[in-house]
Amino acid sequence: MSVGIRHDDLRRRNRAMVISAVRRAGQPSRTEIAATTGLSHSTISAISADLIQEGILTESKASEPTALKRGRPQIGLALNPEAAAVLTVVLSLNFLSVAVIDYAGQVIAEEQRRLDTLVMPRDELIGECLAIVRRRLQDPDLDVGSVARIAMGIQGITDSHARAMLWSPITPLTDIPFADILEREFGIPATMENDCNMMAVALRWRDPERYRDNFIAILLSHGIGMGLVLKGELFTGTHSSGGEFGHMIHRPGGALCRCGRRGCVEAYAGNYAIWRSAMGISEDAAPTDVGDADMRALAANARQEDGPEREAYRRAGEALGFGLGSLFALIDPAPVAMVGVSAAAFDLIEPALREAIAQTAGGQHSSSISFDTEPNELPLIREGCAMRALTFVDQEIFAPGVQAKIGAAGKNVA
Amino acid sequence: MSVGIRHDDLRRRNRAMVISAVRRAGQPSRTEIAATTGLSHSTISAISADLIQEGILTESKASEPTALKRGRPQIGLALNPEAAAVLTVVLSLNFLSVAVIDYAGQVIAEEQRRLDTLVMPRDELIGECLAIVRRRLQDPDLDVGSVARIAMGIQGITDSHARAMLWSPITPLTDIPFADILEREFGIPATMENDCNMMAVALRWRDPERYRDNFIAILLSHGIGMGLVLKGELFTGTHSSGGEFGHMIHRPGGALCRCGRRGCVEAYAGNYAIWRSAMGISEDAAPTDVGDADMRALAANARQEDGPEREAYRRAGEALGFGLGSLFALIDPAPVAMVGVSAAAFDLIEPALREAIAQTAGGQHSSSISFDTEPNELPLIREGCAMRALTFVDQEIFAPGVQAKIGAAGKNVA
DNA sequence: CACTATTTTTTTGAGGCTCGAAAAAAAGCC
DNA sequence: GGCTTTTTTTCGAGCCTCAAAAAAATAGTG
Repeated sequence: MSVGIRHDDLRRRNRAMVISAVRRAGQPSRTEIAATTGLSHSTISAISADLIQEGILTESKASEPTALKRGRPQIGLALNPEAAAVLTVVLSLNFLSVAVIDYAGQVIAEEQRRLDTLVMPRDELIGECLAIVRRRLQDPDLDVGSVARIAMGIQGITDSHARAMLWSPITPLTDIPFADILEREFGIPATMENDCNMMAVALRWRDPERYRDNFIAILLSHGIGMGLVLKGELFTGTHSSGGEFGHMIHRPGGALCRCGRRGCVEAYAGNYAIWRSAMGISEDAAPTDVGDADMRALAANARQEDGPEREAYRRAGEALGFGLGSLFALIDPAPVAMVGVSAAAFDLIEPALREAIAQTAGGQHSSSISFDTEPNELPLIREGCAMRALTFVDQEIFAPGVQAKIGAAGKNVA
Repeated sequence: MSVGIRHDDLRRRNRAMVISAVRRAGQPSRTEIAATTGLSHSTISAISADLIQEGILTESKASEPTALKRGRPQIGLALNPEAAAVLTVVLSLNFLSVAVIDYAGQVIAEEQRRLDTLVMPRDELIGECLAIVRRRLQDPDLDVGSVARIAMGIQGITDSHARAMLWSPITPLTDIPFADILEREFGIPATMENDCNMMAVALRWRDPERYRDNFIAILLSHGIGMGLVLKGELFTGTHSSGGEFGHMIHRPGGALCRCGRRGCVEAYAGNYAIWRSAMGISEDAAPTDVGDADMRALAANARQEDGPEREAYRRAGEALGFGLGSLFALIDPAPVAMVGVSAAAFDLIEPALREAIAQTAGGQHSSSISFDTEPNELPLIREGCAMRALTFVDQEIFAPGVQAKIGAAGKNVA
C-alpha cells in the first residue's frame, strides 16, 4: 500500500528533482530548471541556493562566451565534482576492473586485473574484489571527498534488490551477497547490479534520443543477456534481476544450453552455440568458452563464403528473431541495441533475425524495428554502474528523507 | 521527465489516498486510515471532514454492534453510494452486457444482449453498444447521481492509452476508437480496456492475499490471453495493451494460429487448437469456433479414456508450460490464475504443463508455482471494469488536480 | 449513579513549503 | 547614460501537515 505524502517529503523530492535536472542537462540555468520541472522560479532559486551552500552544486560562471542575448545572462549550474565520489566494480569472465568517479561523472582513477574467475574458490574471488577496492580507496591521490557509494556489476543473475549475485556464468559459485560484503568491509552503501541492466542504463545516458522510455539492450557474447527499459524504468524480475531473454525457449527439447536445460535461445545464439554449430559439433555437446579472437575469425570466414559458419550465424539469427518476436508479443516492439563481440557480426545475424521476427506477432512492425550495435560491452557496464551509483547519491544522500527510511526498512525485510 | 511536486498537489494526493484507503478497507475508522497511510490523525481528520461535507464519504454510525472496547468507539467511514455511478460495457463473442454500478461498488442495474459480432458491420456494432448504454442512462430508476465514467472491456488488443480496440477475435473489424465514440456520444469520460487486464484487476480486488504485487491471469478460451500485474502495477505494452502471451512462439513454423501466423502458443492451447488436435484435423486447418458445451464434452471424453482427446490437452499443457517457462525467464515465477472454459479442464492440462515448465528457466521453482482456476471469465471482466472506472472517479474526479492535467496532456500526445 | 480510565476525534498554534508579484541585478541597445 | 530585456532574488500570502492539547464518547468501578 502506497504511503501518504508528508509535508517534508515535498522539499526532499523537489531537491532531488533539481539535482536530477542538473545531472541530465549539464549546465542548466535556474530558469531552464524551472521550465523542465514545472516549479516556480522562486522555489528553484531557494533550492539551488541551498544546494550551492551545501557544496553540491556550483555556479559555473564562465560557461560559454555569453550567448549575445539581451537581459541578465543566465548563470549555469553544475554538479560540484568534489561533492562526492563513487566507485564501480565490474566483474566479468577472467577480468576485474574498478574505477573511481567524481560527482560530476568523470573517471579519476581506475585499475584492472586479470584473474581466473572460473576456478577461483569463493574466498579468493571475494578477496580479490575487496583487495582491489581497498587499494583504490587508500590511494593518496583520492581527495575528492568521500566515496559515497559502490556499484558492482556482474554478468549473471542478481536478486531484485540488487544485493547479491545469485548465479553467474563466470564462476561455478552461487549466491554471493557482494553488496553486503562490500558494505560490511568498507562501510559504504553498495549494490550488486546485473551487467545487462547497467548496459541499458548507460545507453539511456549516452543517447537519450534513441534510448528513452522503451528499449532493449541485448548482450551477444558467451551468453545472451538482456537489459530492458519499459516506460522509462529499468525492468527487473520479481525476485531476480530478471529479463533472462537468453533462456526463453526457442525449441522445446532442442540444443543443450550452458544453463543445463535444452532449447534456450542462448543454446543457438551464444558464442559457444555459434561455434558448436559452425564446427559441426553435436548440439548435445557441452558448451565451451570461445575466445573473442576466434569469434571474429569465425565471422570473417562466414562473410567470405557460404558454408557452415554462415549457417551457424543464420541459425543464431533465427533463434534471436523468434525470441524477440515472443518478447515483442509481450511488450510491443521497441528499439534494440546489440552489444558484445557477436554484435560485430550482426550483419551475418540480421537477415535471418528479421525473417524470423516477420513470422511473429512483432512482425507487424518488422520494418520499423531498428537495431544498433556496440561491440564493446565493458565500458557500457562501467558507465551504467557509475550512473546508478551517482543517481543514488543524488537521491538518497543529497535529498534524504522518508525515501531513505523506506529503503532502510526494505533492507530489513529483504 | 517527471515533474516537480506543487504545494497544492499535496492535498490532492492525500485526499486520493484517503479515498483509496476507504475503498480498500470497507469501513475503516479515521485512526485506521492514519495508520495505513502514515499521515497524522489531524490530517486525516481534516481531509475526511472535507470528504464527508462534499458527500463523497459518509459516517457509518451503526457499524458493528460495538467491539466491546473501552474508550471512544471508532466511527467507520464508508463510501457514499450516491456520490457517483459508473457504467461498464463488456463486449465478447456474440454477447454484449452493460451494468450500472454505484460509487460503493454495488450493481444497481444491468442489461444483456446476444448479437452476431462476427458478421455485424461496423456501424451496427457501434450502434448496438451505444443503444444499450443509452437505454441504461435513460432508465428513470437511475437516480444515483450522475454516471461519471464508462469502462468498456473487450476481448482483443487495445491501445496502451485504453482508447481504442485495435484488433479483436470477436469481429473482423479493426481500430474502433470506442472510448472516443462513447465520450462523444454521452459526454462521459470512457476507456477501452483489454479483457484479460480487467480479469487481473478483478482478481486483485477479490483476493488481495493471493493476487497482490505479482501475478498472472491467463484466459483459456477460444484464444489465449493474459493479464499481468508486476510490482503492483498492471503491465501493458508500450503501444498496445500488450501481454499477448498466446502469441509467443511455441514452435517456429508450427501449427496455424487464428492470427494467421504459425506456432503461437494459442495454436496449441486455444479451444480451436485443442479441438483440432483431438479430432485429428490437420494443424494447417483454419481455426473454427468451438462452443463451450463441445469443449466440456471433449474434456469429459479426455477424462474417461486415454485417447486423442487426452493427448490434445497434453499438447496444450506443453505449449502453455513452455510459454510460461519463457515468461518466467523474463519476469520470474508468480502465482497464476487460469480463467475461462478450459480452466475447468485444467486437471487435464496441468501435468504436461508442469513437466514443460520444469524444463525451463522457471523450472527452478516449479513446485512453488501455484495455479488457481476460475471457469467463468465474464463476471471477472465486469468486476475489473467496474473497479477501473471507480478508481478513476476516486482519483480524477474526487481528487482532481495536476494528476488530471497530466492525463489530459498525455491524451493530446496520443 | 458519579467518577475514572481509555481511546478516538477535533481543535489549535507553529513551522514549512511553494507561489505570485515585485524588486533587484546584470547585461545589450541606442 | 538611460532604456529595454531577461534572469534571479526577496517578500508576503496562503496552504498544508504536524504535535500537543482539548474534547468527546464509552467501559469499568465502587
